[in-house]
Amino acid sequence: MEELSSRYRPQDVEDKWRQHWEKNNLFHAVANPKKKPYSVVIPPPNVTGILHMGHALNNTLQDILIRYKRMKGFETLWMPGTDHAGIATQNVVEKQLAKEGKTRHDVSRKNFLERLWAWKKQYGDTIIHQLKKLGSSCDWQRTRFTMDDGYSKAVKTVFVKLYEKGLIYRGKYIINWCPRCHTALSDEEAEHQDHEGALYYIRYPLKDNPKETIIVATTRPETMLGDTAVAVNPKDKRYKKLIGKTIVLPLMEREIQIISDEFVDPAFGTGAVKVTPAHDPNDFEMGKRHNLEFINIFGPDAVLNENTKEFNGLDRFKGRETVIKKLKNLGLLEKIEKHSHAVGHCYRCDTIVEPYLSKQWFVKMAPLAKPALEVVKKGDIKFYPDRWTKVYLNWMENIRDWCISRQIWWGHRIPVWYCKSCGEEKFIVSQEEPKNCPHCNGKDLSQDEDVLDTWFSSWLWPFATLGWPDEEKDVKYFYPTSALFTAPEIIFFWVARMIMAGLEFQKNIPFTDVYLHGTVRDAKGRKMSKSLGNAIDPLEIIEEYGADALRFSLIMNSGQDLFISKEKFEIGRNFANKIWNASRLIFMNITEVDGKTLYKEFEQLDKKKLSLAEKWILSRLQTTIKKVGEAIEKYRFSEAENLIYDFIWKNFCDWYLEIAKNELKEKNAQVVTLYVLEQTLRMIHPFLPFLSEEIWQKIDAENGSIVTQPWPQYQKELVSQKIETELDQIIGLISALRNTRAQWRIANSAKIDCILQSSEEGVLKNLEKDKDMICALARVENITVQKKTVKPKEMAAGIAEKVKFYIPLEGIIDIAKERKRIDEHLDSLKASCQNLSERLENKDFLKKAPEQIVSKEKMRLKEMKEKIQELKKTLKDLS
RNA sequence: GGGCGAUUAGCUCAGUUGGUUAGAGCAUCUGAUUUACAUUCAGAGGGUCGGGGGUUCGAGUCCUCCAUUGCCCACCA
Repeated sequence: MEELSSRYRPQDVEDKWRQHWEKNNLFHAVANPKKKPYSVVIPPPNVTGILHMGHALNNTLQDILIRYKRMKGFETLWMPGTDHAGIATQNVVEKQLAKEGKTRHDVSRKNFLERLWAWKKQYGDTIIHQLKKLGSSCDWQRTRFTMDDGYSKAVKTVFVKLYEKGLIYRGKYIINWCPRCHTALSDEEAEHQDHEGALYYIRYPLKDNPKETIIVATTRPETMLGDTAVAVNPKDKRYKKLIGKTIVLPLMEREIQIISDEFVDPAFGTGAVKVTPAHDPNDFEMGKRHNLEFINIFGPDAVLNENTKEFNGLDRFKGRETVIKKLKNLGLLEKIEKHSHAVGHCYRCDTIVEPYLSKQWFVKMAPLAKPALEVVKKGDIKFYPDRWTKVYLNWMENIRDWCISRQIWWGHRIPVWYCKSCGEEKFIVSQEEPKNCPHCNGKDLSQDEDVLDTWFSSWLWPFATLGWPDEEKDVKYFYPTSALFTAPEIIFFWVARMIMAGLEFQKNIPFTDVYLHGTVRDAKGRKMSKSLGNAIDPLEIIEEYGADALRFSLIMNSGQDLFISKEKFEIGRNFANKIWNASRLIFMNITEVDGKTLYKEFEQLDKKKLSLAEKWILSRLQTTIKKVGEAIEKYRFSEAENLIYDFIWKNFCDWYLEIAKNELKEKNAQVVTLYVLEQTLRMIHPFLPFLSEEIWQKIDAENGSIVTQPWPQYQKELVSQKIETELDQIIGLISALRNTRAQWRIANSAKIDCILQSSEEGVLKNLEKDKDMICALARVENITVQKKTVKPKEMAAGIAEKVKFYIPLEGIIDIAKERKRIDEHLDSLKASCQNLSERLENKDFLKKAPEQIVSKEKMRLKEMKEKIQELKKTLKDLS
């Protein structure tokens, strides 16, 4: 076989295999009734996105399962695509415009959208290319975008259907308004952050007697300009007399009433609340209950408007300052207290959102939530880890209506038209643009200016990407999908809504499993972000260490949240190199067998005649295959990697290959070794796709790709606990010998001999058989195996499982030191022996513990006592 | 304010129905190279499992209180 470089160089191979896979269409899935489907939809990254560690983790997890299931024989579909990400993308292009000194209003809507599409065309595929570099085995020819023509049709269909069902309505309500993005946001899009703010206490004078005042407390004093009442609790004795009285609102000189409302908490602030129905959701409700006036004091950019007299034109924060200053001058500012409270921020630009009264479109959620609650309660959909179930249920049980209209241009235009002569109230909801008004037959129609929330398209992802509503074939076959992989932050935005949409429009759940992975953080625990400058670029890691190293390292030894520093990726790089070099060693020695004949040769081997090490590695391999498969199925990725790592590095390289090295001239050894390597490559392919393909191709270049090979089948008949124990005992002995050498500082080159003594015939027989192996691995020249006890003279001595060993060290050994060394070993043995015998003397233990445990412990005690006796004897003999 | 999680070696984490002397990787220390791999090998040190109390023959694992910490949700102005 060909010679390989002494280091694995991912840069040389990854592009090659990526192209090979794509060219041969290996990731393409088609509805195939003869096979079982396994499908996953990618959480569509934003078109603005570039690959970050969160994506790398998310897609690595998906790819592991996808590749595994594909090898397991499922018709496996991983549906890729991108999200138009309304506000986020619009912001990017607006920034570009800003550089030219323009706003979107300076160019027309049409021109602005053209720019956006151009931008999408130029940059929108960046993340797709980056996902490919990671090794993601998506069905790329199916790649979808949430603003594809077909996808638009799905969105319109859903809007119309929900409207016709009475689940979409339009109305004037308080919504979260981002004054920078100039749009409404849903409740989920307003992120609450704690703010160290202030509570301002303001005096409102009564009309009858201006010297008498009622004090209200507020965190947003500027909103007083829009106050249309003051409310107190009807039970509050302090204020009972004042209910119904009139106040002259300072600065505005507006007369407003003191009203009573149960909502008011007498214990908070002063127990009197200023009521601003147009700028606070509670006040809005109160306003409706008491028929108050709704005065809007802000324009769309949160600048005070003409309703605020002299304050007109001031920004909200400047307005706050000015209002406070003026109130202070009037002697109406009672006090300012520090007050920390949560303030909503726009999830796209982090601007503080303003509760804002405006006409928007909403989805009535309760009827959709009900079945979505049921399917999770019944267990039709499972969350991993399970604790997220509660989070989901809790949100669903308290669900609020969803504001879906956005005052931006990039997105799905709301499929609603207004007739100029009939007015806004008689709107037309339709998938197609209506030619004339159904009410008056008029032709002067205009479409609603707003677009839909991005998530109003994403929530259809699991079936809209499969061709719904036009094509049923793939929906029938691949829907419901199997698993969804995403971050917990997205449960409400996306996961919950997909479940609702799936149940509503497909009458079926969109997926059965939801796997929620953690957040990628830096070593200090901070979220990785560009602005913090602590982000590690996955592409840089791919460049330097390889995609496999990136993938493997991300998962290895990671908990729910991942703490990443650059060094972390060395583990994957080193591991890949280890596998590479093990393969090199094997290839350098293989002469009698090749990929074409391997399986046949292995079949024909007389397994009983194999060496201990060969039987051992075959048994270990099977155990590992079984456990890795189980771990993947249970989404225990880190565990699966640990199993793989231990098997390859410790079992296969450190022990098996070290033992087999000298015997690789024999055909049987070659067959076994190559077989284990080949099976191992298949086993690790989902985790290390490029490396496994590169090496596998060198074994079997004529058989296509490892991508479509079956994942190893667990073969129980190759497992033997007896064999595993036997070699494990030898390993124990060799380790003890090495340890002794190290303690006596005997150079590897120094020749030593060794006497192994045991009273058991079986053990002696095995030792005799495995003598050469022990010699080689413990670097011992000659081994004498004997039943007769030894009187050590100038010897180091010790005890391993059922075997005593002696190493003559004439002239080297210091008897006093050696006694001390053995003494220490003895002490630790005695300690655990003590512990054990106490337990076995406990009557309750003997009575209540299961028989199995008791007899096991008795065995152990017996063995330990024997060991102690032997060591004591050695110590006595030592002179 | 409510809910959820975490706390095990210097660091990152395993430890799945309670049952050997609590494991791994990294880091540290000691030593090794006529070659599969220094991205390596051998060996060593390092933990009263956050604290108190409890249940049990037996607790890292179950219960309870406390501490520290993280996350999510929430219309107390």
